[in-house]
Amino acid sequence: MAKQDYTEKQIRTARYAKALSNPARIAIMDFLAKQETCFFGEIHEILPIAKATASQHLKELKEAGLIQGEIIDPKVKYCINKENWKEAKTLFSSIFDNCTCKKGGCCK
Amino acid sequence: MAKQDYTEKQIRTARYAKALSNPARIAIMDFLAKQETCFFGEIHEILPIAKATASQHLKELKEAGLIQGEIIDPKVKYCINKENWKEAKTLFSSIFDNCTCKKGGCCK
DNA sequence: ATTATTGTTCGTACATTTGCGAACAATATC
DNA sequence: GATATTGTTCGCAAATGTACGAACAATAAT
Repeated sequence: MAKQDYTEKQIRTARYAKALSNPARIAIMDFLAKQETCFFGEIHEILPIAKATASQHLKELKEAGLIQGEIIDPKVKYCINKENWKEAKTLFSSIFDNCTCKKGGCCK
Repeated sequence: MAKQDYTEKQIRTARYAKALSNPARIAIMDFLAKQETCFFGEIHEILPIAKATASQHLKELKEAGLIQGEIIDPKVKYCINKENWKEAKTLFSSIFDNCTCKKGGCCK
């Protein structure tokens, strides 16, 4: 069998996984998912890192499409990008549910 | 509010996400989840990378606890670590389901 | 014993990630 | 205009990640 390229789905799944591959970013998504206030200041407050670093993590989540930012007053409000969040959920579900692990193949 | 440390749950979720943050590793899990043959050779065959690299990715998945290896003949058989795979699934479900996105908070 | 098969490990090279403080920009307030 | 508040961006350092070929180990077959 010839070497195959990765599918779009695999690439997108890996991309979302990468966005979530850091405790700070998981904490941010946790926080946003709970719908508490979501200004940068509040997010920064719950993270044990400098604001420069927090801003960087938010930027990565934004670039991955998981969140979006909006300027209000002098503050910045972040929120989950529902559409992509849903896609990520679906992609992960899909990979997890693929595991049949029954017919005595590889899995015991 | 004082800076809080990450929770164990957040750290474990990020750890699993990290293990899945590469297309090659997603492709491997996809392959294993489908219960096809799972000897190193077959896995390597579907990946567009050198065997040294494939071996490395398998090592990372193993260290993350998502798969386990077993030597058979001169071959090596890999399979999903069902217990941890399930934990990963639960952790991801948990973070995704946390999103209420309803009460007109951050999310629109 | 030599040879082939199957994977792992080693050494190397390069790119990316993570984190910080400091500097900066933009708006609001005095 | 000066000052404060809120975040972002810059520049740097250290650590990780990704990929490869070559060398290696272990077993099987000749």
